Amino acid sequence: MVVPGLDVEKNGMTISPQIDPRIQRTRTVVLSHTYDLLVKEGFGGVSVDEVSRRSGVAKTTIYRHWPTRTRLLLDACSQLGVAAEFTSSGSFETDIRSHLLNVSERLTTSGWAKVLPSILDAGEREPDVAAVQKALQQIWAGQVAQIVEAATDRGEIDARADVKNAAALVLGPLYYRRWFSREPTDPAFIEQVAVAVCTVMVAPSA
Amino acid sequence: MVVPGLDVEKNGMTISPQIDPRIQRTRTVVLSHTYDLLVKEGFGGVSVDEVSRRSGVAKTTIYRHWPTRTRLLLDACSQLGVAAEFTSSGSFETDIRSHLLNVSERLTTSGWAKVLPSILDAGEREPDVAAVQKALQQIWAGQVAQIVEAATDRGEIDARADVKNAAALVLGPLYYRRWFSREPTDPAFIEQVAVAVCTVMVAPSA
DNA sequence: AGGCTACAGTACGGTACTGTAGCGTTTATC
DNA sequence: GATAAACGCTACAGTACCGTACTGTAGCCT
Repeated sequence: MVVPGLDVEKNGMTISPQIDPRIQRTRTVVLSHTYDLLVKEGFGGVSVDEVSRRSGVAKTTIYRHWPTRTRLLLDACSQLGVAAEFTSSGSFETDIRSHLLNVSERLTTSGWAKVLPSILDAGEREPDVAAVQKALQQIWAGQVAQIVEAATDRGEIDARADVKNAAALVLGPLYYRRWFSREPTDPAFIEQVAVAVCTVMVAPSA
Repeated sequence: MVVPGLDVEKNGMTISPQIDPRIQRTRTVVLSHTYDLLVKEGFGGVSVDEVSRRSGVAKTTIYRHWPTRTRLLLDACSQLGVAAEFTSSGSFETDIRSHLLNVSERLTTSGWAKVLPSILDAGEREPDVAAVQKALQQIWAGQVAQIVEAATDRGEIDARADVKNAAALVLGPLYYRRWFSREPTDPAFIEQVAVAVCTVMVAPSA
């Protein structure tokens, strides 16, 4: 978002003064309610009118901050990706297992799990949405990549294994369960996925 | 669909006379155009008005055949699942490989690949849609199950392997590539998925 | 031939949404 | 305290959609 009149030219250098608290408040309140509605109704179910009703912020004010409905939604979507800190346990297998559990739980609890199909859908037709989805996707795939990289540094990874496919092998089955077959993930399933991933990725040394 | 006045009570037994060709025509034409629009615009992008415009069938006529927009869409969705004939090659590994290739190609070419996210999205909120999605899902998972069953009969499958998870391991990575990471599937990727599935499922006999 | 049925066309009522215009009011900020 | 910016409110134009009522026409079936 570009807020005109915020950056001020002064003495030859642009300084950013304190943001007007009214602007600050409007932006956070509107984005927060947009996010809630997004989770509840999906990408196509969010209207500016409804956001205005729920947030108590006038529709005209919303349009003063975001030029169009889509831009507001994209802004709200950007807050979905939360990059978590990663520290390896020292074992690829352990890292994968814990990551599988981690993702599996977030798939059942977190809000974005409900929204994502609508984002995928919109991304099939609107390039802007596809771009945001791609950014989010890279965050999540990046977490898997971190695990693989750490293991590669330790020499755990099979040289023949294609690292770029790891994310698909790890996340694919989980996503499948959540959105396609709609079955809950039990520990036995997680275990089988972990075994499948490790047999493909880990070097057959010791 | 129930078409009132079609089944006739006669001599104590219900007979189904020839279907009025006008009805036949309307149903096929409307469903066909609904399907096209569905593929192009997604579940949420189909309006009865637009179907009427494209098909040349009056909107009132459409409402005579389908009581509501959703029912029309569900009817059109039901035509997505095409059960193919399956004959095993005699080897689990070969069957899996060819199925992976088969699905992978249909994911890039066929129409339903574009529609599915919108169906998933609608299914998150509307139970009717979720039911149709589940039916389609079971068809596709069933194809994997057939492969596993044939291999089980030949004693190829590891007794410890959980057969119910096979579909997730096979289809999950492919779906991930198509809808989440939007990367094309290359042969090397297919191969890696095949290896992962087989090492988990196949009995370590020979 | 005649009746019945499906159909086309038009016109609605009602709702919801996007985005804009104008005007008065509050509230930071200097 | 003054000024300018941000805000709320109402109203509006324009569009699109769902689902229905009504009138007249074309086509099927016996």
